[in-house]
Amino acid sequence: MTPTEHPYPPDRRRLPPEERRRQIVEGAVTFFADVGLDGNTRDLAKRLGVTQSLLFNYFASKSDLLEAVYEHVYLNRLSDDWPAFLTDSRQPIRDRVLTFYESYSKLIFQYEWMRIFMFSGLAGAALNRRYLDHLGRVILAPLLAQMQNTATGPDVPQMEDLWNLHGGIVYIGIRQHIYQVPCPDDPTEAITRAVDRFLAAFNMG
Amino acid sequence: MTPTEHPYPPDRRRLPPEERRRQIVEGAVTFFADVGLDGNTRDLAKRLGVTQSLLFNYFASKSDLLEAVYEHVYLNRLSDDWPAFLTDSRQPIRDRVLTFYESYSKLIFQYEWMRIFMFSGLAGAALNRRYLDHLGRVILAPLLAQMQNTATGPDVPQMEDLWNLHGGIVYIGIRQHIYQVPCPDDPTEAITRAVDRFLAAFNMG
DNA sequence: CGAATAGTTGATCGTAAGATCAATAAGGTT
DNA sequence: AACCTTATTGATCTTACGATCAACTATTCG
Repeated sequence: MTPTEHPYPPDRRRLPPEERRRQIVEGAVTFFADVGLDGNTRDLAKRLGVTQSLLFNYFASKSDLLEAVYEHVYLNRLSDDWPAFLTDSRQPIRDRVLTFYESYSKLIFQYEWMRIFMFSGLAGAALNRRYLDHLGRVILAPLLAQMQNTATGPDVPQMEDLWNLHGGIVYIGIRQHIYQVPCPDDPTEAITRAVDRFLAAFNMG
Repeated sequence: MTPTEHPYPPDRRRLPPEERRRQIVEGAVTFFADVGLDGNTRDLAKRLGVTQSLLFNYFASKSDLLEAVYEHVYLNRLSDDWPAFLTDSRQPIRDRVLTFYESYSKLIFQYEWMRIFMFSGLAGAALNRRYLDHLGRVILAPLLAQMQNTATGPDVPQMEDLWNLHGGIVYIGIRQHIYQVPCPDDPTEAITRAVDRFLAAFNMG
């Protein structure tokens, strides 16, 4: 082999800007999820295999880069048709809730999502408040209305009860990715049991 | 008044070491809970109204100071007689669980406790894993054994169910102190309802 | 009151981190 | 193969931060 053709290209330099930018953002997501939002740009550059100064060719400042990281992580955000699905009375409410949390847990029980959400929450970012507000209005509130129609027991669910259901489920992801303690590989069973307990309590089984 | 006697002492300097140390640690607890574990010592000193160099007279390094912060926050740790209380069959299990979570939520639903626990969890501190392991062994496992004896329904609680109950409750504190979104001033009712749902699901009501 | 003790300060050192910019060289074009 | 464009680099500036230490002064004791 000639010295100019590398079978394992040691470092493909000079990428098209779009691609390089994507590579930086994706690397930054994992990096900041690992070390926190004040990880330094030199370590990030080292991990990416580029120079630190290159980062500032694609982002005017570190906080610009962090903006791109947020955007990238929360782009796969809640689909807009969950409200319609959750209030579709043709399906049993149990199926609707289980389908939602099965999908939702797949979405957020990820190292990057969980940790960056927690880091930015602690940093006081408005993002988190907006997100939770949105979740409450778009998911939990419609679900609550449905449940209050469905409930046949003496008691009827309150909004705070739904936050409790939600929190109990999300806590699985917190144990897994924040505290990194042993927890089920697949959260499906735990989620199913939690939902079933909840529905049973209000005679919605 | 003479210039030497200040009616509002502008800055009481030269405290006895013990007292100064306590003052520093207490200030550091709030400070690091606010800004995170890599808040800088100059800002901390400013908040305390002392010089930055003074901090290093009481702690050899910043991480030494953080050790003292951890210790101070987690000193009011779980009492050792919860296991005995939780397994005392003379009281209804509902009362035992409610009493525990009433007390426990008072203990941990505090700005400093919640945030420093989350910060150190994200930093990968062994402290959190040890704490959760301890909680599981000393509180949840005995409780689980009790419940498995008490349950009369077709289904019997699993360890993961207890983590779900626990997580749903802890999530109230997370909403309050990490994300800082609206949530009940007094968590008692939400906790009571969550516990009652849980017990009802296993016919332990 | 004066001296001794020691809590506290201000100046400073070394390094780490964000940011800048002229110089370099990779990849396409002719 | 020579040339041009521009992605990438290496050196560097400035500021911020942890840590050190001699000097200062509040307080105590004789």
